[in-house]
Formats: sequence, structure tokens, C-alpha cells
Amino acid sequence: MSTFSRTTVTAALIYANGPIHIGHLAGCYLPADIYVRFLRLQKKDVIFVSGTDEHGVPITIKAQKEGKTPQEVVDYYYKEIKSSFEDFGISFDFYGRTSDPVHHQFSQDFFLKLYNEGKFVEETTMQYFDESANQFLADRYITGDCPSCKQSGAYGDQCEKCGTTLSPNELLNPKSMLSGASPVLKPTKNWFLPLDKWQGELTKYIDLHPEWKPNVLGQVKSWLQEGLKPRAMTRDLNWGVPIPLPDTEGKVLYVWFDAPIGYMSMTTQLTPDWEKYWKAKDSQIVHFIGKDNIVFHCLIFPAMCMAHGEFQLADQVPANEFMNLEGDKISTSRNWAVWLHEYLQDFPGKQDVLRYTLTSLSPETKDADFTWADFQTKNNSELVAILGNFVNRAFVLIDKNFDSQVPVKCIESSLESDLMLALKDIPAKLDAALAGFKFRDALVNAMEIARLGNKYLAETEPWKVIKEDRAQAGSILNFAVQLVAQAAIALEPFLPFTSHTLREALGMSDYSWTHIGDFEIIPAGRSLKNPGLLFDKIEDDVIQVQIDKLNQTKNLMELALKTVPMVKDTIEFDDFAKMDIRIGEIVAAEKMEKSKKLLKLKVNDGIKTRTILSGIAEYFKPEEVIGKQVSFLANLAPRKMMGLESEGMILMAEDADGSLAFVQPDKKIWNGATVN
RNA sequence: GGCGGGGUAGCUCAGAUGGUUAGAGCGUUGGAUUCAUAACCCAAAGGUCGGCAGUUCGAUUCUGCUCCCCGCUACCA
Repeated sequence: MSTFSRTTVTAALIYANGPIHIGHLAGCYLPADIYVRFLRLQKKDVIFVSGTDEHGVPITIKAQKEGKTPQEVVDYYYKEIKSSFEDFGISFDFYGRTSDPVHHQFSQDFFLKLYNEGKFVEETTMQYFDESANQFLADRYITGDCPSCKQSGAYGDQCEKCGTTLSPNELLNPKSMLSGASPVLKPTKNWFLPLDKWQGELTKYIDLHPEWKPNVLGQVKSWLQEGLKPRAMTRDLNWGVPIPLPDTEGKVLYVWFDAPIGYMSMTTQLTPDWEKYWKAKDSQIVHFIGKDNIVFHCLIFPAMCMAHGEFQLADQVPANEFMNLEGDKISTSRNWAVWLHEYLQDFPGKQDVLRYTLTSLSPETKDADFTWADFQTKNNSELVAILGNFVNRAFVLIDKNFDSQVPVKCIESSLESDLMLALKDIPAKLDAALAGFKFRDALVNAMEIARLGNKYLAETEPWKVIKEDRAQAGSILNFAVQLVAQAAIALEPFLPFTSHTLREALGMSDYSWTHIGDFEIIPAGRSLKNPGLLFDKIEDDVIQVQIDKLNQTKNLMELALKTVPMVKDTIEFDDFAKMDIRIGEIVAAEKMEKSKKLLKLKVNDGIKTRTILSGIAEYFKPEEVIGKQVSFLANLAPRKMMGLESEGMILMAEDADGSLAFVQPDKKIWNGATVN
């Protein structure tokens, strides 16, 4: 990596339909920020760009729901997201947005170049069009009856009832989910990037990077193995970057086409010198992303760049896994998250505490779990007890005994040489960890400086030495001050706010990464300004408030789940009379092989024994249902599941938690009794 | 059932192309100390590295089988 003259760092463009939570931070923004700060401290040429992705169907849906225009929705979230990042100290050089005219122009130019050079394949297909909403419908916005099981509620891409994979044209009675109207088929032209043609080049490219993380390579290789297929780079939609070709009204660039181009268009807004960051061979390009973005950054975007021809490909794509919260997956829709803007309100001035916790729990190799208890422990046992305490000891001792001025250093003893020996390896370890994107490990190494400081003070005991040898005690404190200064530098990427406070207190104006391990940073005689306590203890009640908040969310969600569903549309008696519900006895039951949910039941219906397959295996063992009298739908059309025919359906009542109960007669009754 | 990821100290996690006493932080226990936010420092306890079998002079590390957890997915008419 030392051969690169400059580095271009990007962090994933976040979708502008919701606020930022800790999962986003841990996934890519925090690691990216740490990496960038590390490079800047080394005085490297580096730029850091990111922004919001503001196009695509979900934003139009959200706007429609809220009665706003898409632009209003993205304006709101762009502002909120940008300011949260700023408050949190994510040090973007430029934070842009894909609805910016500059971006539109740039991605249109990109598209046109590919178009003019014949890099796309044009294809006209018949797509469903909603005339009242005046737009083409994405597969999952069409619903209808399944051609295979004849049931309603199937989606354009799949019937969830019987599992058949569908294309929208196969649906019977298709309905638009936007307006409920029946859509009509209309021909539409789209442009595809033939990824299959780039498969060889892409494979070569990936083979050049055996050093990429296993999770990244694993996913990329499995896609290559299955064989890449052409992918549409345009969509029929009104919200997005318009296709820069005649007669293409109502068509826009696919979000995953224009979004990564955003990295470049944003760079053009940062510096007129932008080209070298994307075109020069000696530029290192690093994309920080979450694991859900791997395919786009490692295959599709590189293929686009290859087709374009002028841009360099990514050198590193350090993708993180996901961060969970208190054991559960973070979910925006379930409001199961710690929102950054709320954290900043609840914990003012404590950005570094969250930065520290998230970094030390970072999901670098596997999904991780954030708990408030961990947050409290990290703060109290590490930030307060190790770092804050060491800094405070050094300042208090100097304030009390040396009138806040850095004392002079004198002869070193073996304790000092031990200290310097212990510190010697730290810069190299830090460098290796940071350059290898092992931020967890790097943080531990940076904190080691403060640990060594506490140890040094305990061993030298300047508060005792001062009584007999003032010069010697002063010398010890000089060493301690140099350690504080080194910690301020080494921790800057992780704890920028704390580092800033320390640098002010120590009067450091000129500093760089190479000063770690240097014991001449702060000259003797300089007046220090005690910064006070760097970190406060976080008490149980503060943590409890946060946990209560989450539990409340959980309860609300459970309550929402328990809400009694609306009564369905009124039916006539004749409709009801069609159903033949009867009582029968389960005489045999066994688990279906190869199925998690299905139980194979033999039911005595008074006439014969019929086979009914029922999806209750998760709640009932075969032996506990034998002998039960249950109600079942007797005239349901037989249906094959897992290769066996089911003759009827057992009626089950579903409890609020999803568990099931049989609908049974309240006394023993004859098998075959009808239910009316 | 299929695909992917994982099972290493009380907790959160490192690690090993197979080789002498398997690591870190937090937590626990004991000691020391008082400059410091009951903080710091020292020490100890604590692991048959999910289970079984195989390959090997030797496996926690390789192979096979198996159990458990997480995600996606199929099956709940």
C-alpha cells in the first residue's frame, strides 16, 4: 500500500428514507472515519466522500404515504443525516446527494459514453403499467392470483402461498398495489449491462485481491461461480436520473447504476483536481460498506468502470458484518435501533463514548451485538478508569507540585527504559492493524499507551519521590506528560473529541502520527491547562432509561401484533355454506421428513381415514396430538406438499405470540360431526 | 430440508500453514497503594478450543459424521 500517492475513501451512500442508527455507524462510517483520520495524521493525501442515495421506488412509496413529494422526503433526511454525522465527528471532506444536478449530469455523461460505445444491450419487454398512477410497476408492486395454486395474494415475482416463482405476466387478475387498478401490458425498452461478457475480466480482477476479507471474497466468488447475467441499468420510473436519450420519458437510471457514480460526482464538487483520485494508477481507492453492498461494489460497479474505461477499480473493499442490538437484529420498521440523533440528544458531549464502544465491538469478522450494559462497562472500566484516570493523575500532580508547568527531564532510570521498550512496538502494531482494517485490535493498542502510563506512575510513585527529590519527581511527570501527548495522537482516529481536548490542554499545535513513541513532544516549561475529567462515570439509572426505552418499543410492537385484525369483507350465507367443516379424530401422526413445519396426520372422519398435512410441527410433537378430536375443512381441494397429497385442512386458532391451538369440540362427539 | 456464517475462559472476542505452559479486555478472588472519578498497580483462580470417529509420532487447528445457535430460503390449504 505504500506505493500509492493518494487515497480515495468512500463510505456507502445511505438510502435517504430514514435516520442513521448505530448499525450504520459500526458497519461503515466509523471504520472509514478512523481510517481516514489515520491517513491524515500521516500527512497522506486522502479524500473522504459519501452522501445520500435519494432515488428509487421505496422513496416514492414513502412520499406517497406521507403525502409529500419525493424531493421533500429526501431533503428532510439529507439534512438530518448530514448534521448527525457532523455532530458525531465523521469527518467527510464532502457529503453530497444523488439528487444534486451535478450528479445527474455526471451520471448521464457516464451512461451516454457507455451507450455511444455500444456497451449496453437494448431489450424491449412487456411490462405491467398502472394507467391511473401513470407508471410501470416493479414486480413486487403487482399482486394477483397464482396460476399454479389459483389462490389470490401472489406477487409479481413469486407466490408466497405455494412458492412458485413467477413472472408478472403469468399472474391471473393482476392488480396494481399502488392504485388497486388492473394494470395493462405495455412494451418498454430498457438497457442492460451484459455482466456475463465481463465475467472473465471480473474474475481476473478478483483474483488480484486474495488479501480481501473472507466474507467479501466468499460472496463474490459464489456469484462468479453461478455465472453473471445481464442486468438492467434503467428503470421505468419517474423519480431518478432521467435517461439522457430521446423518447425516454418516464425512464430513469437504475439506482445501483447512479449511486456508486455518486462517489465520483461528489468528488468533482470537492475539488477541481478530482480526476486524479479516480483515474490515476497511483491512487488507492477504498470502499467502506456493509455486507449487503458487496456484490454492487465488487462486481457491478467494477464492470461499469471497465465498460467506461477511464476509471480505476477499487483496491480495497473492507465490508463489515452487521451490528445487532441487545440480541435482536436492528430494524428500522420495528424501531429496534439506537438512533444517532437521539443518542446525541441523550448523551451530549459523549460522542467518543459511543465511538469507543462501537469500535471495540465492531462486527469485523462476524455479526456483533451492542448492549447498553457493554456501553456502560466500556465507559466506566476503560475510558474513565484507564484513560481518563491516567490523564487526570498526570495533570493533577503537575498542577499541585509544579504550578501547572511541564517539569524538566533528568537522568533516566531503568523504569524509563522499561517504559520506552514497552512502547517501542506500539507504533508498528498500530500501523499494521489500521492498514489491515483491524480497528478493534488497533484501538486496544492505542489504549495500551494509557495503560502503560498508569503502570509507570504506580511504579515510579512521584507523589512519594517529591518529598525527597523534587527534580526526580519532575522528571517522572515530564515522561507522564509525553505519554499523554502520545495517547492524544494515537487515539485521535478513534476519539477525536477527546484527542482535541488533550491537544488544547497540552498546547500541541504541530503533531503527526510519527510522534507516537516520541518523548520530546511537549517541551519543559510549557504551561498546561488542566482539562478536567475527560469522561464521567455513567450510572445505572442512565443506562436503565435507555433499556426502558427499548423495552417500551418492544412492548409497543407486541401490542401492535396483538391488535385484533379487521373483520374481512361481508360474505353471504351461501359462501359460508360452501365450506364443509367437520370433526375428526387424529389417529396417527408423524413428522414429515425434510420439513421443519409439516406434520403428517391421519384423521378418522367417520367414513375413512384421510391424510392431512398440517404446518404445526413447531408447536406440537406427533405423539401429543394423537387421539385429539379436531375440526377440519373437509371439502378443500387436495393439494400436494413435499410430494404428498393433503386431503383437507386442520383448523387452528393462532395466539398473539404466534403459537397455535386446536379448535376442538368441548365434549367427546362422534367423528364426522358437521360444524355449522 | 437447502444455502451461508458461527460454536475457544463467567461475558465480549483474538488466534493457530497441526508441535513445548491456547491469548486479550471486562468480570471474579486475594494482595499492595492513596497522586487519582472506591479509580490505578501486582497476583491468582478460571478453558478436555460444541460432541464422536479418522488421518498423524502428535489435532483445539486437517478429514468425515453429529449436535446446537444465527441469517436467508422452501414447506404451514
